[in-house]
Amino acid sequence: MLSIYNTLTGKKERFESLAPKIVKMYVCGVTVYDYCHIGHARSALVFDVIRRYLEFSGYQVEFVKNFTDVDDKIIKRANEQGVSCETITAKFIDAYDTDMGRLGIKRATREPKATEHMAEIIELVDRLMQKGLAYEVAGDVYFQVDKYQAYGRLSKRNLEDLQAGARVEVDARKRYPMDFALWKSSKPGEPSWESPWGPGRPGWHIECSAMSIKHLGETFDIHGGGMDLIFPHHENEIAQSCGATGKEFARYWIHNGFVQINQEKMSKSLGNFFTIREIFEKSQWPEAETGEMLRYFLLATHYRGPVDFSDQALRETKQALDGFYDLFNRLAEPGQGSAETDVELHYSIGWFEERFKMGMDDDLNTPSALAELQQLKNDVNKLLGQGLSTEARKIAREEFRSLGNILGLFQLDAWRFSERRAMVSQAEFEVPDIDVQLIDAKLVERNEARKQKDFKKADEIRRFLSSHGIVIEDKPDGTSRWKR
RNA sequence: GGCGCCGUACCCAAGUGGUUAAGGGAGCAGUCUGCAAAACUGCGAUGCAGCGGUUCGACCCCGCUCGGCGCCUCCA
Repeated sequence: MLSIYNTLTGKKERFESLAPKIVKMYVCGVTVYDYCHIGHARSALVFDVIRRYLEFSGYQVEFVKNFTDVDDKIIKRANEQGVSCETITAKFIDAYDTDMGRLGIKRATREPKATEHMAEIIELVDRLMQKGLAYEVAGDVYFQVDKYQAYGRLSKRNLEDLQAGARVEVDARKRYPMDFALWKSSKPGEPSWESPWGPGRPGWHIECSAMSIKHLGETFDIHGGGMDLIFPHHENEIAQSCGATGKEFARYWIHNGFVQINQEKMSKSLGNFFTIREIFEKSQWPEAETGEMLRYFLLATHYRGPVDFSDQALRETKQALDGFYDLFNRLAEPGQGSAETDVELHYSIGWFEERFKMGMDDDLNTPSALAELQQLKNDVNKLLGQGLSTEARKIAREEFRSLGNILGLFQLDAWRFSERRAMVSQAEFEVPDIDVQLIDAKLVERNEARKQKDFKKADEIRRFLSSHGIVIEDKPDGTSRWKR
């Protein structure tokens, strides 16, 4: 039974879906005017894991993640580059799909775009006008916050506090300083749509209300995004949505913490952010391995806390993952077992699953779940030392694959290992392209030499393979396995 | 000014009002090995920023102090 921290109530709550066995969740995607950074990756990943875990727990998940493709920043970017907004948005939606795909983020069941929901947006604004919660000034429409009683409920602030801390000049046309735009009249050259208030475009928050209501209904289960969206974005969404429908909007509000660099939030002004593609490009590891490293790294910290990104952290993550794939390699080899080890394996797996779920159920404690995975790895390693049958090995590997899948880990059949204590100097190291047949032939040759006690030759061969990035591990039976 | 977060071993990071404070990385010692690698075993916080308080008992609750950070403007 999943418990999850609800920003709305400030407490961990037992999760209960509105409809049995169906979860409807909406997550704020991105405004598509630039490449995504690791912060976006974390957010996408957290909700990807929530979705996977809910599915694992037997729910059908209707998962909507939007693209905001009409916005000031997009217009600005388009003008800077002298291209249309569509050029910009198409480019970065495509980039989003590529980047998130490399991280193994599953596609949402629906990925709506704001520009494709103008009718719904206008209708929603109109409803707010008719209810007297919004007003028009020269083609702009504002939501009047003091007409909505519960304003500030999500972010735990009141209008007075907000006003006192306002750092921005108040638009004189607003009736109340905190009023926010639902509809903006368009200036020449800007994208615009016909509306009862003249040609214009939607304000920032209204598109999420319109799209979530359209695709999930007026009341749904989960709404999520980064912590920075709590105010004003989600606060405003609640005001608009509840104001228009008179019903409860989302029931559980989930927010992930930031990715930081040296204890500070990543931001463009500090210039301390990393884009996802930058990390993949700079990585010395293949794409699949890099993606899994990033996932593991991000999931090794609880989703609500801050996580500090660094090269060192990523290196440590690689070492941790190597341990799993090392085990998987050995599990892929045939072996002899006993009734006792088979039984112990089942016992260990059973215990593990319980602990794993316990962690995940406790507000998605992925660090704890990973620790349990590590524990299982240790158990299986010990059993392997005692002897495990081929069948038992398959079962063990499958366990890692199936539960790992909830975190999007351990799905790979091949894995590039870190270089261990190098047998050769950097200068001797050659491009690690050597074909498998040659490796196997060299291993046979080497083991023949070992049998003859010609260790000089054996070491030469190892040295040769090592220079091609191949690491040899000798098995007790006189044969060897290798890995890159 | 308002709201809020963080401070656990060399590094990362869970966790609990009371048995041995998870796990990973690094390190050291050992087993195994021709040598390695991998794996396994052992070592490693007498303490959970500091000081008070509540309590039979606190790292975990409360208060204060110190240090770091976030939001209140666009932001995952």
